Amino acid sequence: MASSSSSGWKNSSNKSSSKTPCCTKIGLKRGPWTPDEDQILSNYVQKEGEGRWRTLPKRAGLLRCGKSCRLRWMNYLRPSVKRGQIGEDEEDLILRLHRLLGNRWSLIAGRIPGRTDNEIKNYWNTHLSKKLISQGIDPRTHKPLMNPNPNIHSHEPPPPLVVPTSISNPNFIHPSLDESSPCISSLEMSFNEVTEGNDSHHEYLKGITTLNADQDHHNLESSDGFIMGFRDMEEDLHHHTEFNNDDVFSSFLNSLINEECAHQQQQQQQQQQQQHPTAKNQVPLVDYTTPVDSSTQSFGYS
DNA sequence: AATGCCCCCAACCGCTGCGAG
DNA sequence: GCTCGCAGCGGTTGGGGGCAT
Repeated sequence: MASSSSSGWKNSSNKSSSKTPCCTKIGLKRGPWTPDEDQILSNYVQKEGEGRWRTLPKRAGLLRCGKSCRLRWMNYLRPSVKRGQIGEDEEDLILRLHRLLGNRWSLIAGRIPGRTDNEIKNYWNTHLSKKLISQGIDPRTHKPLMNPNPNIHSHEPPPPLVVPTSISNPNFIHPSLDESSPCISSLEMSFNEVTEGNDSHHEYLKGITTLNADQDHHNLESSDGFIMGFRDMEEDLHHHTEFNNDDVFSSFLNSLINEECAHQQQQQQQQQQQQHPTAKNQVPLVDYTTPVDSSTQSFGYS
């Protein structure tokens, strides 16, 4: 780990003179943390607890700004922080959560024990987004990348794009596109379950189906209309429900993740059987350009 | 061995949301 | 209702290490 001090880090007397970084105060240290600083911070937080970051450096005797201390503790020193490689299961979870939540790293991190938002954000930017792109998937939308062919208005179907499903299922991204999709009903069911007895859920479902009305707008211009829908839902939940809101949203999210996971597995099995009725234990492939029968395909690709 | 390039990730910055006064 | 201060979040940066030439 790079915790040694380095004279080369961003200079506090730097670039934008009009902007005022939080630690411009003379004498405050910036850049990589030293083992000594780590020790001081760690000891102090374990003794006094987290919080009051602004005044913590002074109380602890550190020449750092509060933000820097908080970040160091949260991303590195906290005992619960898990070090090491992100596993396949974690990677899969990140992908699914990102598809549901977008770049809400702290929310995603909150559902992956021991991982920090910074770590997940970095992992996404350096590994997963590239992985998706290499598979012809837009990491922002989780949909197949736009056909670079300038003949965009052609009614010809795009060339076949075959991607292993082990990484993710981009078909899921916009259940809002098809009101008849089982995905909408699973959303509805899931949400009914977690908000039973509360009228507010109708608002969210209305929100989801409203997205259908201008699906093209959301697909092309906003490109994360579905995610925005979720954001609205979450915000509304937090504003209106009489329950423990975090628990409600957490349950809702769990149900979505589980639904998707189950659908993915079911879909893979069906496709395996259709394409290779006798083959077993092969990596399933999905042809995104093939029209999907809604009776057998849960997440219709548009 | 020396040099250049690329990638990773720790740490920074600016912005936003929220609570207190 | 307004202002202020703080905590937290997401986007961005750039040092350093690894790899290729």
